[in-house]
Amino acid sequence: MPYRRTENVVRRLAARREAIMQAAGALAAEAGIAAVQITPVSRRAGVATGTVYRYFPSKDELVGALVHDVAEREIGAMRRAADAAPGPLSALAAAITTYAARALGSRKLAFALIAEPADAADDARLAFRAALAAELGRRVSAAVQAGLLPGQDIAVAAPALTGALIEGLIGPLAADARDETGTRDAVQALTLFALRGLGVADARARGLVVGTTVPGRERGG
Amino acid sequence: MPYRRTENVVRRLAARREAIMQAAGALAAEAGIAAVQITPVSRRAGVATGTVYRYFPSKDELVGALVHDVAEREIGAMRRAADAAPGPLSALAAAITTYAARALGSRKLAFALIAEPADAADDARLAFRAALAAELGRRVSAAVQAGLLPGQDIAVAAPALTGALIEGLIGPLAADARDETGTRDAVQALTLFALRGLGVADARARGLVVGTTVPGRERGG
DNA sequence: CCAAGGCGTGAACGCTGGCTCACTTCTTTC
DNA sequence: GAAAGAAGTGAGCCAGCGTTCACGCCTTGG
Repeated sequence: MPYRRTENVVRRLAARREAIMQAAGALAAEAGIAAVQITPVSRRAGVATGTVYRYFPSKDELVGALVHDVAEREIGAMRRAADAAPGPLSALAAAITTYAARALGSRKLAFALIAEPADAADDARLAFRAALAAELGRRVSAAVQAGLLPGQDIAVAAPALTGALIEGLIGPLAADARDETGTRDAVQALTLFALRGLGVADARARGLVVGTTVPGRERGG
Repeated sequence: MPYRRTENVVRRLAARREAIMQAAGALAAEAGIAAVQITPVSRRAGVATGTVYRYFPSKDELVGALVHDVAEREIGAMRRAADAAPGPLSALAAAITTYAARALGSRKLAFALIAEPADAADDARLAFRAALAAELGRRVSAAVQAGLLPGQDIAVAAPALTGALIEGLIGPLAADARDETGTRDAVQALTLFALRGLGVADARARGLVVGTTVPGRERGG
């Protein structure tokens, strides 16, 4: 029975697989997920396009493996930092700062995968988000200047607020299919989160967070 | 000089343009931006594909116009609600609740445009986000159960927190190219925002928010 | 050194989807 | 009703990109 993979070959195969994933990661870091295309990846990894398919059954699986790796590494770092903290609250703080520090430090490496790519195609969506952030930022600024909120970096607060609103209610993570009261509760919870984040200590007591009625659509569809 | 557009024709043209944009919006609402393709849009609008190009020079412009419309409408609603409020803080609260209520009420209509589509292709990214949210949610739960945070709906808080972290630092809205101290400040500001949002009244006093050193990369690229 | 068979290759295939254009149809003006 | 030209049409073109496959090379076991 001729040919059985020797230890050396196994290593070489693993190295190639690794090279392919590295190439994919580099491309993602430089130009977003959309830039992870088989031909560029293979060229960058120094192999032929067909070779990629010896290691990954499809492009989706390649990307999946890449994201999985990165996620494991990043979340692992958060977890380690949190577990080393003395209590639940500082664990939370440690997780957050770890995330934040790593996001900024290796932004292009790891986090291109969760952030929107700078794709020309969806400039439009970014414009919407930006407009939202701008509007909210103006309001926050006004409240700060009126002395109703603590001073803060609007360039951080406005996007963070926008992100919380998007992800908290309409993003893919948000649980949908809530009933009527569930909806009201969610809106309240999110509003509370947002206002507290901005520095309102007692939004409820001040009557800022109240029940909301979901308005009907203004335009058909 | 034969043929000059009569008033009636102008109206018909405007109506067609509107029909095309409505069709595009409906498709976006039902299946995400990726589903806004010329052929389906034209079919839905009851015109030929070529006709679409009589009204919009390219698909990107069509999508752009659509998003612009929606953004104007939604942000307009926020602004009106805010302007009707008695003070800056309740203006802010009004803007947020208006956003939230509309997002939930007409989610499929308007906000499919800023949320990620349920595209099968980028399942991977969602997985990352979901893992992040799960990890953070666990930590928040632990802190709540330890009595260190006020009770809250984790299903809202975790995604909101995740969104704030993503958009606040690595999203396309976040100002990049910060210097070293700017980075530290941003991390601090975001951590403060996040912890306050979760209900920590005095994160700074408790020593939870401290200076951070951005760690080096753990893996090349 | 030979047989066996995995591994590497890259040109080519096929599908998808944006866009065009030669042609028809409709509208206005005279 | 005829000329002029705008508006509508949709089959087809073209580019990008994921995927395949027939072939040659290399490694292994005998």
